[in-house]
Amino acid sequence: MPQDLPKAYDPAAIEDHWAEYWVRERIFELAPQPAIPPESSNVDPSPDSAPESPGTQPRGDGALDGQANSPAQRNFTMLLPPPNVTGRLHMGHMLNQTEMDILTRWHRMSGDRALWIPGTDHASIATQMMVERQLATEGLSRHDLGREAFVERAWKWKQHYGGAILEQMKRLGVSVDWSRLYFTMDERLNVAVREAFVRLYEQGLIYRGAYIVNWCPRCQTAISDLEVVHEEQAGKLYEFSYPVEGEPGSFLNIATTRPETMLGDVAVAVHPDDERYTHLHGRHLLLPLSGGPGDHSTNRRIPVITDAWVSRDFGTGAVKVTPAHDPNDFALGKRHNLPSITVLDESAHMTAAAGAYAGLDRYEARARVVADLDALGLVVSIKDHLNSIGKCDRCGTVVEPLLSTQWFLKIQPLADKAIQAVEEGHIRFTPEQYSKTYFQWMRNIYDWCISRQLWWGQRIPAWFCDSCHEITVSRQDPSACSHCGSAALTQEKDVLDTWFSSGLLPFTLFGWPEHTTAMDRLYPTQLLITGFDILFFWVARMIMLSCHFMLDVPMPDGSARTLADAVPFREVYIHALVRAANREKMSKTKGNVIDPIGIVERFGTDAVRFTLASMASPGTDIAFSEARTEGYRAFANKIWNAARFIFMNVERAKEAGIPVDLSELAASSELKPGALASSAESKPGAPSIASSAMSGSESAPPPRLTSIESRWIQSRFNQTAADVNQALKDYRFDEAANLIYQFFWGEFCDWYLEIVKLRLDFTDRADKQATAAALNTLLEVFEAALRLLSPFMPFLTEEIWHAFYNNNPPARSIALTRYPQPMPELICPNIDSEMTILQDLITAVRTARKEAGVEEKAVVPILMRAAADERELFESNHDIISKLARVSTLDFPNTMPEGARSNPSFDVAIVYKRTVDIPAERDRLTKEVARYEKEQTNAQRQLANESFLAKAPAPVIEGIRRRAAELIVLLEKTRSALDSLNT
RNA sequence: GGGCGGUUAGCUCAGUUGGUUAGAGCGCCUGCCUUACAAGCAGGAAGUCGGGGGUUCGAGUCCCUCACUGCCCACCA
Repeated sequence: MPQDLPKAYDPAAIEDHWAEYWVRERIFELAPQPAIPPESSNVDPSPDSAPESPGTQPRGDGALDGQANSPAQRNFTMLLPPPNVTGRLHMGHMLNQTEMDILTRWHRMSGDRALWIPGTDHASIATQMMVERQLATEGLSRHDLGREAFVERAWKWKQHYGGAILEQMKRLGVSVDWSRLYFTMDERLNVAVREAFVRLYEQGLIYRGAYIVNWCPRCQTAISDLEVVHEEQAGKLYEFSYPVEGEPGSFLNIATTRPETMLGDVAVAVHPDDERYTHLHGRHLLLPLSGGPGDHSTNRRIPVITDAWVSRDFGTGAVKVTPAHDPNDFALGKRHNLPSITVLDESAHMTAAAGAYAGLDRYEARARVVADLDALGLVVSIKDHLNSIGKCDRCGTVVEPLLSTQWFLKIQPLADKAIQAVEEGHIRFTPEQYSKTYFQWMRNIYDWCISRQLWWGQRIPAWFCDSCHEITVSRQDPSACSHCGSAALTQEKDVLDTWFSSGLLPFTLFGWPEHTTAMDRLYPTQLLITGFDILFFWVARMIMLSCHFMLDVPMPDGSARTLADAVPFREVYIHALVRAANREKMSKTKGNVIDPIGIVERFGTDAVRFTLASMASPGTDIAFSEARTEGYRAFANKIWNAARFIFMNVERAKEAGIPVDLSELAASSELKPGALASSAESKPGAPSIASSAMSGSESAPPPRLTSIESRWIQSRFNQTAADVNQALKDYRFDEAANLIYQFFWGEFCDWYLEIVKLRLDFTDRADKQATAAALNTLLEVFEAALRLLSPFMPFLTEEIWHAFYNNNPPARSIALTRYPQPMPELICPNIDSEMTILQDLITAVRTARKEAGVEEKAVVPILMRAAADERELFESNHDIISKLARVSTLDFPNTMPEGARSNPSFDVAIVYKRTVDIPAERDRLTKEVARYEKEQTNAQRQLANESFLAKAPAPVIEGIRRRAAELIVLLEKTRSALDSLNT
């Protein structure tokens, strides 16, 4: 082991190397393998029980590394939510990827066939924007290039910039299988997308029609409901008078927030029971300005209609009807067979139908309309009004509801299955509350507008016939109209919504529409981890589309697939939002975006990963804190230095002729897929490593694990391993991280290492076997702890682990070793509580020393009183007490001196000329008495309560009884200590 | 307008099915450069668990209510 590690951990010095190594050595690639026997029938729907897999299938080739394939192995397959090619890594990605990476590494190390598939999304609208922006710098628009050249340009853009985020991911050390990298516009995926479209069309689930859609005047395309972001905005509510036909001087007042659309009015609606307007039923109004501002005689006649949808309380109770520019009005128009007049065009300028206003921008037109109506005396009022305004998710332009012919996916049949899949528990959400959000959305779903008027994307495979005007939808480009046979065909110009293709990924990635062995092996995936922001965009759509299509794909054994196996994944874990330190949402406009790579460069990837993991408690947003990250960088440094300490002692051992053989230890960490429980790790009392390598003592019994600290650290390690495994099963990244942190720092370093220094005696007069035994346990626990930590801090642990094995490790990566599995027989509560008593004593002495003003380095005698068992414990561990509390002698006199500190297990006093601060000490004791008294009162009240005694469980009562007894003693001792101060 | 969260130490957050004395990190105070680590070690102070009511032998935890706060969904012109 190298001794020349730098004193302080420098992540920058090692991370690039390992990041590059993992990719170059293809550490995380899942080997392709032949078809395996059907395993779906016994697949556990949750990955929970995976690490307990009792499989016994040994590997045939004897090699340690590389991911083996064994029928006994469980799958752990996960898709990376494909980032947009336009994307740059942000903290949300990093959280998402950290969580996925921890779980993937954990599953891989637990013997599962772990596969995490990376890819990028073509992001049609976002990418097109980027390319258009680039063109703009050259003074060009996409129309200057034409469609074909533009698409070519977009591909070039993608080649050049689209990989940026992948490089950033590599820097983070994510353990994806890079050999399976995909792009959502890969040819094989394009084929699948087209197949899916055609099938849906043939099934009557895709239709084309003229409806009100959300139109972005800047992007010049329709967008789906989800792509519209609503914002509260201060606006105006205008009230105008429309003259009643044939009744000069008679008006009907209407209210609107969008005056410019009045030019497209085709009716005014009132509630049928609204008595204010009964006299106008069946009458007509003359739409002002419709004949031009100066010519009232040609104003359009529009009817007054009645409809129960109209709210009597809002505005005037009369609503103008503009079917071409409002979804409600559109519905109203349909019900009443009204025409629609489009007065706004695709760039939000007034059309010729707007007469004198043609060509004006929508807001100019609004101002003009209001002014002109005012001039006519038809403006009744203009009031402030808060209204919700829809903006384009991509570019922020105010969306225009526009009547437009688009392609839609009839969603209800798909939603029904998607609801059923979750209701029946085939898919489980964590945190559970998200299933409610999911249901609410699914149950109120609208048809999905899937066409986009863009050039970059998957073009809709539909052709219009110039002769018969019918539509031909086809898997292959048709040469003739399927209705009339004409060859005069024009392909639909629109492309598909990006989410259409990504919604198909869970099965298209495995080769659909072919029925492949990959599909048999890997579908469905086990888990999806994502933020709630794409719950509807992506998660819901994957569920709908996968259930729809996969139901038709037979199971590997040829039987029919049920919904339970048609789902795209079995579990969904929704993670939190990473916010800025002040809890604000990170946004470019606020300028508070934290660049993960910048933070990573400052603190190291591992520290940032650990920060995110430790703060990732389900359902709570993360306020990213640099202070926390600093703390975890310190943690990394702590481990680094623990390694230095250990390596140093291994060197000493060698010099002292105590050879260290790591081969057995290496064997115990071997990853045997599917054979986790059959452990080669050391048994109690028989450390597994180096025992056969004791110098010249081949017949000697192996050194035994008798020291309290060895047994304790083994106990604590195994308890920690058990808890960490459980926490990861529950997606409690925070708990898992905190458990490891507490173990490594609070127990292994703070206590165990300090104690073990006593045992690492390499002098000539030392008991070499004892030293070797201590060293063995030290190495064993440390090596196992590295593996435990490895999914959280892959870089640091990889570096130390290789150094541990002198760069000749038993596997190519620590990620290919076995995750520590708890050995219950090593968890020993008795040792734990003995150690706790020792720790309490040491702390009590330290505190007493501090209060008495004992110099840091001084060694003092202590006097104690304790029951026989404890006395034995203290005496037999005198060396530990001496070292850690700087104690010389330990005596048990008949009477204890004043100023002793009391504990249920012992009284202890230091022998030292007190320079104690009497008032402070009095203060402390007074508080202590008060605390004990309060506790005693509570305990006595409970013990006097018959109802409590009757109903509370026995252990609780017993605990309180015991405590009450302790309190009596403690109170007496503390009071007398206080008295002695007062005299 | 519906729906879902949050409120615990100065700050950021844990606290599992109600159960004995509510925890951690950072910050703060005190003392230490103790040969792995000053990115460290040791000791310490600090919380009426948002307010009120209820259920219970027992409530940070369950119920009701109020206050503040965040988010999602929604076609009220």
